[in-house]
Parts: sequence; C-alpha cells; structure tokens
Amino acid sequence: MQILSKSARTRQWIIERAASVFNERGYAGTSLADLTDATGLTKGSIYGNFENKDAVALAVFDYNYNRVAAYLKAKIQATDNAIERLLVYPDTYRNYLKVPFLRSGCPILNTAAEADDTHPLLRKKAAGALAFWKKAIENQVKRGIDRGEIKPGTNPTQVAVVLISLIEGAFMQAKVTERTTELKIAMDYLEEMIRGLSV
Amino acid sequence: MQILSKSARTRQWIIERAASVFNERGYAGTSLADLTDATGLTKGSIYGNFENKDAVALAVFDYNYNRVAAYLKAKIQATDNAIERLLVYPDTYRNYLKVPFLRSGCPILNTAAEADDTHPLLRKKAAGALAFWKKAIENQVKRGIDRGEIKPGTNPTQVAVVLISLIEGAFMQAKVTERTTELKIAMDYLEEMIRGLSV
DNA sequence: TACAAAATATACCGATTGGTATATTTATTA
DNA sequence: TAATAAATATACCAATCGGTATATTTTGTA
Repeated sequence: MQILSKSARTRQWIIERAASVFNERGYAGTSLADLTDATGLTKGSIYGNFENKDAVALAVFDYNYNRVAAYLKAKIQATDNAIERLLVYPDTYRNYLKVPFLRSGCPILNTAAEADDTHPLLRKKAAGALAFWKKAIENQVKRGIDRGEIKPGTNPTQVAVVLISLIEGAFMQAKVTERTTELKIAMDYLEEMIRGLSV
Repeated sequence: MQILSKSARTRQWIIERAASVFNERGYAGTSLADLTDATGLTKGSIYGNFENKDAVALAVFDYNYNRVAAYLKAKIQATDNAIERLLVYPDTYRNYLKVPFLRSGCPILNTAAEADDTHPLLRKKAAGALAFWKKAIENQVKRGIDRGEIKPGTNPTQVAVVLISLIEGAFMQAKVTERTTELKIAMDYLEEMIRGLSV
C-alpha cells in the first residue's frame, strides 16, 4: 500500500529528472527525446502523465523554484536576527556552485529571459515566483524594523528590489563568464548594504 | 557602382531583419523558416551568405550588441562630467521602452541566459561583450577620478560590477513582469549610488 | 489467484527541422 | 550588349519535432 499512486510517483520522477534539463536547455531547447533520455521512459508514459510538453515545463518550473525557495527558507529560519536572515541571500548565491540545484542556473532568471516574449504561461509563472520572493524579503525587512534590528526609515520594497537585482544580475555574469569574480564583488557590496541597514 | 557588393548588402539585410527575431525568440527558438519570413528571402539565399544558422546568430548578436553600445556611447560622449556620463546608464535603461532596439530585451542578458549551458560560441560572445562593457565603465570611473569629479578612493571595478548587476537584474524583472515599477526603483537607487561617488 | 483497471511501451502520424544540389535569375564587366 | 560570374530561388533530402492510437505490461483488488 503506497501513499502515492503509481502515476503520481511517475509524475514526480519525470519532474525530478527533467528539472535540470529544462533549466539548462530551456523550453525550446528541450525536446521530448531529451525527456525520454533523462527519465528512461517512453513518450507514451510521459504523455500518459502529462497533457503535453508545456505541462511538463510548467510543473518543472514549480519544482525548480520551490526547491530554491525551500532551501533559502530553511537557512533563513535557522537564524533569528533580521540582518543575518537577509545575509543568507548573498551567502547562498556567492557559493552557488556548492548548491547542486543552483549550478544549472537560477530558474527564475532562465525562465524569465526565455519566456518573456515567447511563452505567456511560463512568463507568468516566473513573474509570480519573483513577486513571491520580493514579498518574502519585504516581510523580513519589516520584521527587522519591528524587532528593532533594522533602521525604522528603511524602505522594504527598495531593499527587496535592489537585493534581487544584484543577485540576478551578478548571477547572470557568473554563468556566462564561468567565473565568480564579479559575483563575489556584487555579493560583497550587497552584504555591506545589508549590514548598513542595522540600527 | 556600389560601395557594398550585393552579397554584403544581403548579408546586412539578413542581419538587420533577423536581429529582433533572435533577440526575442532566442537561438533554439528561431527556425530557418522564421528567418525566411523575416527577410523575405529563401533558404538558398541565406545559406549563400552564411555558412549555417549558427553564423547568422553570431553575426546578429554582434549587431544587436553594437547597436546598444553605439547608442550608449553617443549619449555618454555628449557630456563631459564623469558623474553625468555614468548617469546615462540608469537614464537609458529606466526608459528602455522608448529605445526601439531595447524593447525586445538586452541582447547580453538574453544570450547569456540561453547560451551559458548550451552554445559555447554564443556564450563567449556574450562574455566578451560583458567584459567590454565592464571595462568601459571602469574607464569612465578612472577618468572621473583623474578629472577630480569622482572620489579618489572609488573602486572602478566595484562600480562597474554593481552597475551592470543592477541594470541586468532589474531589466529582467521589467521584462518578465511587464511593468517598470521595479526597474524604476533599482535605477533610482543606482542614480543615488552614482551621485554618491561625486567629490 | 484471477480479473479489471491503470500505466507503460510500441509503432506510427504529419509537420517541421536544418541543410544542400541544382536550376534560374540578376549583376558585373569586357 | 554579350558573356560570365555571382547571387538567389526551387525542389528536394534525411532526421527530428510534438503528439497519438493501440497493443502490452504492470498494478491493485475482489
């Protein structure tokens, strides 16, 4: 007696195996042959569990995003201080090569860049993930203000936008240059900025 | 008597017509049928002027990047003061919708995100363009220090990396959310940062 | 353990992919 | 202007694309 039905398990298997493929090659760059290769399954099996390639890509984006979000959430909740919580972001992305599912790139960045002009459903998924991330940072800043750890005048939205921009922009540079020099500089700067929020 | 030979003119025609197509749909997302549609030419003509789809994509990237670079260069050289010169960047990207060839996205960002794990030649092109851009900003900062307009202790590389990261990260958000709220916040911040470099 | 239902594999579909050999048209120049 | 060279169009290629109908296997249950 299984908790998950066979089809639910296969669905999950497909998502997990396709996760890095879609993140590395993109939606247009991933073929159904790529998916059968990655999963060891046949097209019949994949189409028995997903309506089409779109449905796989959308489910994979959710999986990829949630994995990053859960990883960050765990690290954030391991500390109490608001400044330290915000520092989790530069700490994590600075060492992105050590986080297996970040090595293939940031799913938001990859999806956003490809889907913005081509794939409305994926575009909306990426936009939603971005909005969620932004809100989470804003809430951490507000919490820090309430706890008397962050300067009262601090603008939570500004902090969130600048943090996300710095991370995504620097991450892009790291991926394309295949070195972390620029990423480190940007994360050093972000760290200083976050520390500067302290009362 | 023409300055450009027929084939050189056709080559240029193909590049210009394919420019926005590749920038919007990406390399994998652009088919040869897309190129014949965009150019009004046949495959025979395209393959008579380019070795293959790769060669078109590489030439198009150069064209797209150089167009942005030339546009920025002209605006920068229209002023003398180093601070004002640096302010050209947030000014331009804040209003990216008004710049026709920026509406379809930043070619560096789009190419980097797609090519980093899939297309070594395009990846190197994007990395080279990024290095060139970084150097240009560094030189503007150094020039500002020499002219006594920027604080002597300023780190040119840090300014360049933070500027590029903020612009690319915020640009990505603008494209995917289809609004400029976050871009404006990031550009406001960048503007303040640049003004803070003033002696 | 037999049976029904669910899941997976096989074998196929038409359309499209990037690419090319060759015929035709257009430029160039003697 | 005629001849030639260059550029473009036509017509095709095999391979791959996303997708599906159906046969086979596996699973859960009576």
